[in-house]
Amino acid sequence: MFSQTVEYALRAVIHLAQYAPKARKTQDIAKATQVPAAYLTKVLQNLGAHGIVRLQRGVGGGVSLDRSPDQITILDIVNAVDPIQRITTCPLQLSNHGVRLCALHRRMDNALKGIEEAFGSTTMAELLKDPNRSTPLCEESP
Amino acid sequence: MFSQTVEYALRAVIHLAQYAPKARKTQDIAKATQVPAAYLTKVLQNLGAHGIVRLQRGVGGGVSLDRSPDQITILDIVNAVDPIQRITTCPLQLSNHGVRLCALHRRMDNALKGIEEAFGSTTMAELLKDPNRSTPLCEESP
DNA sequence: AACAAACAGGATAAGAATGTCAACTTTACG
DNA sequence: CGTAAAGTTGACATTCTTATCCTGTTTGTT
Repeated sequence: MFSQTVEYALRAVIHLAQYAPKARKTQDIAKATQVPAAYLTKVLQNLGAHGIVRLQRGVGGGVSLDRSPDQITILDIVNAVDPIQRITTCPLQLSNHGVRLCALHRRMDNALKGIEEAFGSTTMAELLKDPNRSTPLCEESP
Repeated sequence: MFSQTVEYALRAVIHLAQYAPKARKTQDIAKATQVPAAYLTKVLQNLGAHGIVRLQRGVGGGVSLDRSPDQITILDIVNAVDPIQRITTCPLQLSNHGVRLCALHRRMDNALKGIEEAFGSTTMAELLKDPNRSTPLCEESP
């Protein structure tokens, strides 16, 4: 349902949020999040192009968040690497479906809207301080 | 977000619901729903294997619903062709995440749960008699 | 300036999803 | 029984996602 790429991107950003505002090397992120390092570089490029992370080359460089963890939602990350495509027009080319969706596609779009709302209302900061759960990505007990 | 295959399957079943309990030929379904005919046969096979539709060979055969339209939900169809995979265990192999998901994956799973609930509570019959919208797949005005 | 650390970017490949095709089997009916 | 209608099946083609690798460029340090 959610692509691998989305999963990887979320892991990477959460990891960075844990270290914010410090930078982390791609290799270290890859190890900590169990994401293939070579592929992670692509994902991070993408996140960089969308203003989620900042990429710094050279010695002492690395990847860091471009905003504070409470200014990055799950939706920001999802939309950066694999945007949620709301259904705004009829997927068939039916003339009278263009404006108002049929019952089916209205409900499908509603489900997408639900995801957008859920993901848009949760920030990285909230994920990290969630009291009832183990810390994302971490082995340590709660 | 939802695969092409899911979209095709939903179109096909809605079309069949409009004609239920009569059978329709695959070619006719393909034309009406604008789905590639050769691929639609695969999708219909799948729906047949999951007890959504009945496939009848030979002269006068075709495809028909295996249950009445009010006994088939969107979720039934989705789960037949491209099942919603709930997140029940930590995607990483973190020992202490197995039982209770971390905040991230709990929220992702919650989004999936929302979709399941929305899709599980809507039947084909309801889609067809939705008063405020144009009929699914049909050119005719409401 | 030289060097090494670290990201940048293109080529490439494996795998899954989507789509096509042709030969085969079942079935109704004259 | 023969024939045409209709689904069945397996092989193949195409496109997208995921993944790898190698070479280049930037940058801090000596």
